[in-house]
Amino acid sequence: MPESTTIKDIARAAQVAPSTVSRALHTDPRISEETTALICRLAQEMGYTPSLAARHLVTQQTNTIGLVISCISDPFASDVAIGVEQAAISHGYSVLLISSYRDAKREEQAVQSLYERRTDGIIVTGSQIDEGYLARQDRAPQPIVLINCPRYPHSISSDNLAGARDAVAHLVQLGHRRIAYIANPGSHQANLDRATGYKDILTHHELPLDDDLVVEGDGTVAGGKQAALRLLALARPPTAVFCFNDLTAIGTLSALCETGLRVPTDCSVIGFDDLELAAYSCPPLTTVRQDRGQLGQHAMSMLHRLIEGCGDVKPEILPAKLVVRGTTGPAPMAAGSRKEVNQE
Amino acid sequence: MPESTTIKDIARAAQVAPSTVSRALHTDPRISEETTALICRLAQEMGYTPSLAARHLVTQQTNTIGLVISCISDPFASDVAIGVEQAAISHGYSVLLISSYRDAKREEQAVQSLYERRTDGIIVTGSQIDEGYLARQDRAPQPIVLINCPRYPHSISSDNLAGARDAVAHLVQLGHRRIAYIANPGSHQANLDRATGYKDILTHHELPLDDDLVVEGDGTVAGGKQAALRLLALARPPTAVFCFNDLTAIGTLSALCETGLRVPTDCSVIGFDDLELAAYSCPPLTTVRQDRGQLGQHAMSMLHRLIEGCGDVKPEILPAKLVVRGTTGPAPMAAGSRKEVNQE
DNA sequence: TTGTAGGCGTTATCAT
DNA sequence: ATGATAACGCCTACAA
Repeated sequence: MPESTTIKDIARAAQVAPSTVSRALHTDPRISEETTALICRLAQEMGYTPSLAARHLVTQQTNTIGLVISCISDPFASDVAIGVEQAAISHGYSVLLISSYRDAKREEQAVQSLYERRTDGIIVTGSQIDEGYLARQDRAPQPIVLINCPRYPHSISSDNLAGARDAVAHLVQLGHRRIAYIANPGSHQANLDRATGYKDILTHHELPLDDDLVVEGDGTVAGGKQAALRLLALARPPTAVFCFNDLTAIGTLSALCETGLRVPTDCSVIGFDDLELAAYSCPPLTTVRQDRGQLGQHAMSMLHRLIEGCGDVKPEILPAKLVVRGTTGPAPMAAGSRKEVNQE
Repeated sequence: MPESTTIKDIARAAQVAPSTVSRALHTDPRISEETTALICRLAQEMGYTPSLAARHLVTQQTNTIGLVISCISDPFASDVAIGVEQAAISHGYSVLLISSYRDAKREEQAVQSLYERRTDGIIVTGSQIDEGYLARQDRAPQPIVLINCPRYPHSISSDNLAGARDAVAHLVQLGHRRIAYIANPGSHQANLDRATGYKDILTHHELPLDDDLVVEGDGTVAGGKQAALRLLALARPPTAVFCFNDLTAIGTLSALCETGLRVPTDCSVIGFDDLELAAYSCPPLTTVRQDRGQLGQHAMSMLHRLIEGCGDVKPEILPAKLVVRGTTGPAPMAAGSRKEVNQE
């Protein structure tokens, strides 16, 4: 590969000093119109591309922030990333994206790599480390903002608790008494909160907490389907399923479809996220919307404040809103026992 | 933000020269065990993090490649990205990801930014510029690999033509005679090839090319649904729809569901991509699989060869394979007019 | 085994 | 209006 041209090359060609080239390229008013024009033309012709590394070395800033997401193919994460990027651009930053694949070690590596690149700040979503960042907070020069880790001082989260409560309350109001929950493994606050919301509402309505009705998915469609199939194999299957997220819910829909059960006639389903996809399932998915773009944007502007030195940031919680569509309906009449579920 | 510690700081603390620190940190065998140990310990304690920028400046390589994708939330692109990253890691590279949002200007900016970062090479998928990269190929130091732009010398593509042909042939064999195509706008080779494959098969079977049966989506679920609704509003609607991609197909399924049509009894649907989601629609989607991970991995290893200076790379084409699932079935008996098409 | 010195491409602070 | 020069953090001959 041919060497990149540098300001020195241009300087030589233009018969001026490198510093003059640097100034001209930054349209420094002190440089004469003509020299500036000449230099810009030469830069163009010679295919000059500034080296950010060299520039960064002297300016001590990269105008770049790092974003660590669980997995690029996770629709939740990617929507957050879009929000982050939008806000980043408007604040004059570029964003470096790295996937952690929900693996603590890879997450550490990702953050380390971002440190080495001297990004001005870092945003992490779907962290496996969470409050672990507290420890390195002081010695690390770059501020970190966490998404969905409300106990971290610099964080921005969805109101998972309220969202889950609303979802389950909606099912209770429809007359459901055997409501299952397909959970996500791990002890993320989001997982915890949604599970808590589920239990809260059941106990509030004095419904029994049946352990059989809480199963674990893995946040994917495949995992959701498997979990749902386990639920449907129960002696007394649920009449409604609250899912950790929309992907899980779509898997559940698939399981129901395969089992020959009608939605919502035989079984109601409710998700969490309100992915774009959610509106296009058959029937359209009832779910809890969290504005992922907002999550990302707020994270970015919090980070910006941190970078600028405004130290007075507090954890933020964004609302989550129930969106009722077609997958939730009245609880089926519990005929004598059960099992004549699929008429027709 | 506190200053980062440098090798000089460590050198001072360890009472040695900076170069010794540098060598110790790289576990240079020439440095004594004890000094190395001391220095590593100090580096640890002082929270030393090497500056990649400074290192890059002298080594002239970043061990980083740039990946420009259409949009991070596009499942096709993100799966390609995962493949790229896997291969990148195994070759010792990090990857910098930037979205172009299918906008030529943003794509230019993305590539420019990658140039400025001096990434060792660049991969672009969903390019709006395509062969335009030929022009800058010589003057740019970094090699570029394009995905799905088979006319570019350094490219790797799916066999869109064969895939589309197989899909439509499958429908013809099922007895369909009014087969619609929901296309993607723009003149990408992938779009062109799939449209050509569609027409090829129709003409090969002497079926009329009805302009009404070719409508444009936009590659999203929403766009697919709208396009499908237009198709269904036709005086003589199709009995089968071949969709540009799976997202479009899912939108089509939604449209069909909403219109009260049964799949595949009343109308068959076939997608392209075989996203993970495809297997979980109701019914599961018949589609054409292209291995997106492979696409990414091959792109990365081609780029690696280019970086290493092996100049003898040729465009590669990866196979696309029809996956028959539940959304395709025999053409419905056309009451009145034509029929008896489906033997078997 | 370790120290010295030069340079990577840029910007910034002095001069001129 | 422009030129010299130092410095950013690191690596790497070359010396010692």
